[in-house]
Amino acid sequence: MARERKFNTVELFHEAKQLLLQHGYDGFTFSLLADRMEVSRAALYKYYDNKEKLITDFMIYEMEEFLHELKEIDKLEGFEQQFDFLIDLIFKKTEVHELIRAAQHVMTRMDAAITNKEKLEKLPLDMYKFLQRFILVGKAEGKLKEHIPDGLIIGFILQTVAIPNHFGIPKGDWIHSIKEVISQGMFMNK
Amino acid sequence: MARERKFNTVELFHEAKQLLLQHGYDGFTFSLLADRMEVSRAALYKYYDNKEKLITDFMIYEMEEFLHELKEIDKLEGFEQQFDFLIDLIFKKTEVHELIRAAQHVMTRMDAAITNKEKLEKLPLDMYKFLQRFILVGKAEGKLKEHIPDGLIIGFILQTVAIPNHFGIPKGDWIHSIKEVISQGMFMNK
DNA sequence: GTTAAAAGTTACACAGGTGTCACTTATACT
DNA sequence: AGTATAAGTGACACCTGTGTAACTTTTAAC
Repeated sequence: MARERKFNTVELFHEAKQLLLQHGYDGFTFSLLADRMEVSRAALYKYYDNKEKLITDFMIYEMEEFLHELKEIDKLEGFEQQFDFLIDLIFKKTEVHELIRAAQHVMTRMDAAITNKEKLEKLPLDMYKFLQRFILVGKAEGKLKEHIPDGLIIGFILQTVAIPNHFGIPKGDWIHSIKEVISQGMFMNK
Repeated sequence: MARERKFNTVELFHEAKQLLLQHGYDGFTFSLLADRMEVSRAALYKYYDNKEKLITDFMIYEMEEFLHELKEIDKLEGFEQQFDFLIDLIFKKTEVHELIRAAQHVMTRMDAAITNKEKLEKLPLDMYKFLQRFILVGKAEGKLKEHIPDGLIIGFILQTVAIPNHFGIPKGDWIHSIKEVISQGMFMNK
């Protein structure tokens, strides 16, 4: 009985992602998004009460997708394979981590009453918990050093994507070197 | 012949730093800063044409101070000592790196005509060049792996400060573990 | 005490984003 | 063809930050 929609959620999130990565949270506006979607600004308010709701909905969508892909790790046997898979996945989904970082920042100035707050707080924790199982396997198999805190191991791995490749080293070499440094360090063995 | 000033540059930069770290670039406003300084907003415009000028001036000031402290590294003998000094300095000046990251972001949407653009572009490069000498020493002494790109080594070290310590591991332990992972890796030696 | 000059203030116009509401338009079902 | 219903629009009032300009205040030097 209703008129045909001019856009769907997937398209909307796709454009929102571009804009967020380009302009950041504050630079992101409904006008900008509406222009991209070739739709009036007011139309967006039909679906999202405000910018916060739209962006948090989008972030949850992105993180859930990432978590879903991450769970494929269980299909692999042995720690080394899982380690490789994890690093590759992280580099395949570079933006997600920028978004997660941004999310943490958004949280701080977010109303406690906001619907999405709980979900948005829960997702990174889910990810951490899930990765902790992977760390556990690594330590149990005697592959990872027992005395390095789990939080640091996870943080270290996730953080590597953010290292700026100023000198434009080819992606393959770059990731390969990162894997070596994380696993064996940058010092020569004596 | 003139009236006494109500504030000086050092105070101003001190408050600006707080506000920047708390609210980020976009959240930072002249009103906020003026309130903190207990001075009218317009007074700030007497000294800085606009927000961009004020913030870039501040960033340059911070980075120059950091670079100055960094140069103390030359007074130390041997690679290991320099390595320790560097990590400790970075953790002593955590905020500077947040600022440098922010600076990169500011650059992207900055008018090419802005006075400070050149300086702000040059400083991180100076830092990289300076650190590259340190890497060179490490490689020459046979302490650092030759085949790991310099850019990655520097990036790795600088990036570690940004690893979120979600589980609140004591700072001393945290830094100690980071030094171990960077130098020897997180894998067990076979 | 007059005056020059910089410090500081108040008040303004402007720009851009926000959220809302009354309105129009398209479409599927009867 | 008529109509209910959701989709979409244009226009509005509001708020907040920006930058400027005309003004007042303080102070040191003459």
